[in-house]
Amino acid sequence: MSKPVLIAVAWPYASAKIHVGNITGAYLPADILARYHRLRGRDVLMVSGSDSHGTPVTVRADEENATPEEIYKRYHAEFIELFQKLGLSYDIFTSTHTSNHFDVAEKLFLSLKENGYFYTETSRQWYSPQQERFLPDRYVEGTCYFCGKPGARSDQCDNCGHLLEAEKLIDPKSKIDNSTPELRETTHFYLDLEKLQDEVAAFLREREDYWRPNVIRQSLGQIEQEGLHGRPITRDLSWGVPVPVEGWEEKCMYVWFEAVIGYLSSVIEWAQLHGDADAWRHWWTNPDSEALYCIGKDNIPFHAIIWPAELIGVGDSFDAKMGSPEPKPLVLPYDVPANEFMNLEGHKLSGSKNWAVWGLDFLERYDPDPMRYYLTVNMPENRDSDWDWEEFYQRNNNELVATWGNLANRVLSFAYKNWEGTIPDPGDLRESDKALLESLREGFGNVESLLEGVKLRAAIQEAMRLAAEVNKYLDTAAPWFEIKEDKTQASKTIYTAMQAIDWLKIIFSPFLPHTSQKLHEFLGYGQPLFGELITQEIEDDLSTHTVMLYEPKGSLASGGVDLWAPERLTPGKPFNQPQPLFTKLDPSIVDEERARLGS
RNA sequence: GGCGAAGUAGCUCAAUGGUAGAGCAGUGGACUCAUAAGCCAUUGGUUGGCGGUUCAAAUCCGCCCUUCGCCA
Repeated sequence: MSKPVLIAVAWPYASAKIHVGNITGAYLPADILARYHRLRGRDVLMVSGSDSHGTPVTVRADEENATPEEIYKRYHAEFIELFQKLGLSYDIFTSTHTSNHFDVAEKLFLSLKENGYFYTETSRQWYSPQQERFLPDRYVEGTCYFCGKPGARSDQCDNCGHLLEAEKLIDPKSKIDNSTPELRETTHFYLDLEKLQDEVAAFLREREDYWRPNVIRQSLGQIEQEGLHGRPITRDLSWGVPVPVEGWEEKCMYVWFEAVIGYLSSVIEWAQLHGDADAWRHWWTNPDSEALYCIGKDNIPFHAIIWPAELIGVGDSFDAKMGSPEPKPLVLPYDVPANEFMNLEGHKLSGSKNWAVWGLDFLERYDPDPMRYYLTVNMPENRDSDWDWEEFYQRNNNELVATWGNLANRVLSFAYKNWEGTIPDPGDLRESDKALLESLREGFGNVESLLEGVKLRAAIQEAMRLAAEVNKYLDTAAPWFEIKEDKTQASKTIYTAMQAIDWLKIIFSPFLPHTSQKLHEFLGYGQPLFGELITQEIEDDLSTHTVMLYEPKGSLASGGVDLWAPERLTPGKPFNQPQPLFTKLDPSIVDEERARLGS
């Protein structure tokens, strides 16, 4: 077995559409890393799913007079459609609303409880006597006790920005039926983070030298400055995972506690679906396993502090509950390469103001790889970045089409025309040919170390630089002159250039899988580079749900072989008539797209 | 208010004590295999501001300004 790599991806809330900010923040970097590690022959598992529970889903359900389950399923289906079209190769994309997840969440909850990391506390919260239920903060509105404005939510006033203590709100009303709620006492479980603080701090310090500064400084800074405090992990809600304690059946686990458990439950579900129920341990209890968590910066505290704290607190108890005779602790995150946010045309993204580029809407008009390219070169790795339609248009035409697409097309067209569709036999290569191939060999190493360091922007720029180098080589060698005087010289040049684009195809493939596959086929290869994404309906005790699965069978990147290497192109082999890899965009799209915003 | 991240060429970003660089845009040129793409050359910077440490500062220190996030 090869090195296990777990790519754990943020779970989208099943109550909102996915936009480019979500994609570039977490889902796309995860896919690039997953595909890269697959090419290296590693045992990659990229997992995520819909975060199906929680208040945002119930709020939307109430607004639309639907059940939470209907809401979650609608968004879940849209997520899967988008991910398939964009080529986000989740080994499993499932949901938190499955009996497997309920079971895993219960075991994890009970492990922490038995290990003594919970305590209970009683507080007063708004209760609706009419509806006979407690109301989440965002269901209660009233007058702000700071600025006197009505319409403030009970947890925060949008007018003056103050965070509010719910029970001080003046003249509170339920948003559902405008009735007056009353304060009632309620008891909840709390995760005792103070008890886990020293171990979490030690966990962070071990990773201090290679984590991104924004992630490590913020997390360690919080512990060193303020310390950790207990947080409630249950709520008075009916839509979620019920608390597995006698007398607590009416309450659910708080989503921030429960959703992250999906990283574990999804691997267990994957293992069951692949007929080897114990296989989850390869990623979760194996000390060699490397777990990367791809998330946006809004999620940093949950993944750098709280989830590690849950895992530390669980220890080997979870594995024991799963029936292991020699229980082992769960693997802690190796890295949490959180991205910052992406803005749009200089302003913050906003779903309600339609200030967003929606994933599925974009793919109605454009191909997936141009989006992947622009989102990678512009990924908010170190600071917030900006989606600008003018820049998207420029980069598509000047970089993707002009540098890389045109290179592939000019080489293959010339070769196809002059060598009747077979790869020319170069005989002995000249020094200049060897020099080009040597610098591409170095390129594999350069892109490799950038990808291993999760520097995706720099990695794709290096790939582009290599493409430009091949363009330079072609202009210097000028095969269109050579062929008029001595075709054997031209065959050396064209063979070398074809060899170069065959390698660039591999280097670009984690970033631009669709067009790399196209080029792969033009070059006459039969076996595809990567596997495909399929869906399956699963029925369990709780409900039915759709899972999206990555099926690697039959693809090159599935045999445990390291493909990240310069393989020799076979002279004399037939190849196919090429077509342009990318489409040049008309400048009018800039104004058209800008006109769609904010309406 | 506390903490964190960021401020470098028109734009996007490199460069963590040793002559400030790249890509795009701009300008000039030779070529034509290619989606008029590609190639060569070239213009462009008081590194947000002020002060300090140092033989030497974009880089280290202090204060201030601006943007973003987390927490209170």
